[in-house]
Amino acid sequence: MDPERPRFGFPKRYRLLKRTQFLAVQASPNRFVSKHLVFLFTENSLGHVRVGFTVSKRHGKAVVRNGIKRRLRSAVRHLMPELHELNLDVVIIPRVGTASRRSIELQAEAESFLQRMRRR
RNA sequence: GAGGGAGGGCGGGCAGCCGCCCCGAACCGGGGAGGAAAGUCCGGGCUCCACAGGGCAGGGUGCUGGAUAACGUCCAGUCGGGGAAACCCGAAGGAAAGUGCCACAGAAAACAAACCGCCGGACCUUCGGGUCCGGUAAGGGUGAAACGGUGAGGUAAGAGCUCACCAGCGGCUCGGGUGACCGGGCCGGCUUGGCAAACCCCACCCGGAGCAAGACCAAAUAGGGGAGCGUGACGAGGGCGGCCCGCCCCAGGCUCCCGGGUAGGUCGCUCGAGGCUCGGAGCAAUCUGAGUCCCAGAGGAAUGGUUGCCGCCCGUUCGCGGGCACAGAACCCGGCUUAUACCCCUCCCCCCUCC
RNA sequence: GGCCCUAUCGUCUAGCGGUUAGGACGGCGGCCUCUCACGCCGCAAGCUGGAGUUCGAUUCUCCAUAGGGUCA
Repeated sequence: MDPERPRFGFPKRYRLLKRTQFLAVQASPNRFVSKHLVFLFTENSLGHVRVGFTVSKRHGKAVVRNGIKRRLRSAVRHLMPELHELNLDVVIIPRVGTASRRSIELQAEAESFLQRMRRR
């Protein structure tokens, strides 16, 4: 494992970076749905978690979609100390209405996903 | 003080905590969204493809001069239109090269012609007028638009038929201007509709595609070419031969090499028609000299999340609550167009009041 | 990110600068039938928005908006 454990950081090695990686996660049947977010996930063998976001054009124009991604990223990185040792690839897809939600609300939903995964 | 016109600036500020992307000998330092980054409507650089030259087709532009790498952009002017003015708007060449169109109405929509009329003559007449022939285009009415306008002469009635002035056209000419054009003089025939963002003519410009361009490295799998080794044992195919034997070719196997090329990776990728300061030329657009600075380069895509204070705006039960535009780089530049809260600055016009 | 295309009743579509903007399906009303369907007759409803050219624009030009296609 990494000698320096991440605290609240969210560097590239904890992210999904390729279209094929996203497609692999989306092909799996595992999902968890909260009020504003959909979590798709599949197991990996890396010893840590990887997270990616998919924000479709349905949410609005570029400035709105960027805002959603930034708040999602902030929500996830604040959970990284607990989240990072899950052996999962996760794709988080916002549902309609996410644009008006604050970062702290999205973080709470991600936390409920985290609790669910820990019980598995 | 009220209203209006032209142009420009800004695009909330400071601090704490936690983060992200890129660069650099790297737990530290440096940099990190816009005036529109947007729409993709034009133009250029760059890259690949095509190409002797010229023409045709197709597309674009369209007053003049200038600026520029280039433009459909910009600047300065000309003319036309709007406005009381400041000022604004204009795809603004050619309609006496040709073709076409001009609905409805109207007699007639561009060749000239004549419905109601007006006038003269002949004939008829129930004395109201009618028919025919000829002259005419002043008046009526239609239309978006009707073949110059006003006045006088002239006439049977009229008419550029004649004359004066005006408008317009053509030619010659003088002055000013680089030019578009402007101002003036003389002469002529007397008068010519609109539409070219209809076809078209004329002048000028344009090869095509686009960084998902393109260049390099290069798995796995399939297939191509070549070399070597080996098999050809039953049997099949081809060649030598009429047939057999025999020999050769071919086929399957293994090893190696070569080339194309997919996934993937690297480059292209940011120093540039660059920014800032001070000068110089020019009315200006812009050009130019010196000094100085390095200022995003990702690739499921960073430039943020959160808290506090202050500043505006709205609401307020005076505790506070809510809001702060339009909008997010993707090869790079020059323009155009569109979106944009609050606030600030400069100049100009007109009106009112006061000095 | 680049390059293209389209826009006409609720839907699918015609439309030579002057049209009452035409048709089909659907809708509504009526006739027919014991009733429904079929059939017949009738009605309502439309040019994406803004400028410009023209006497006149759904049509021509420009700008915008909204959809859609295509290239890894």
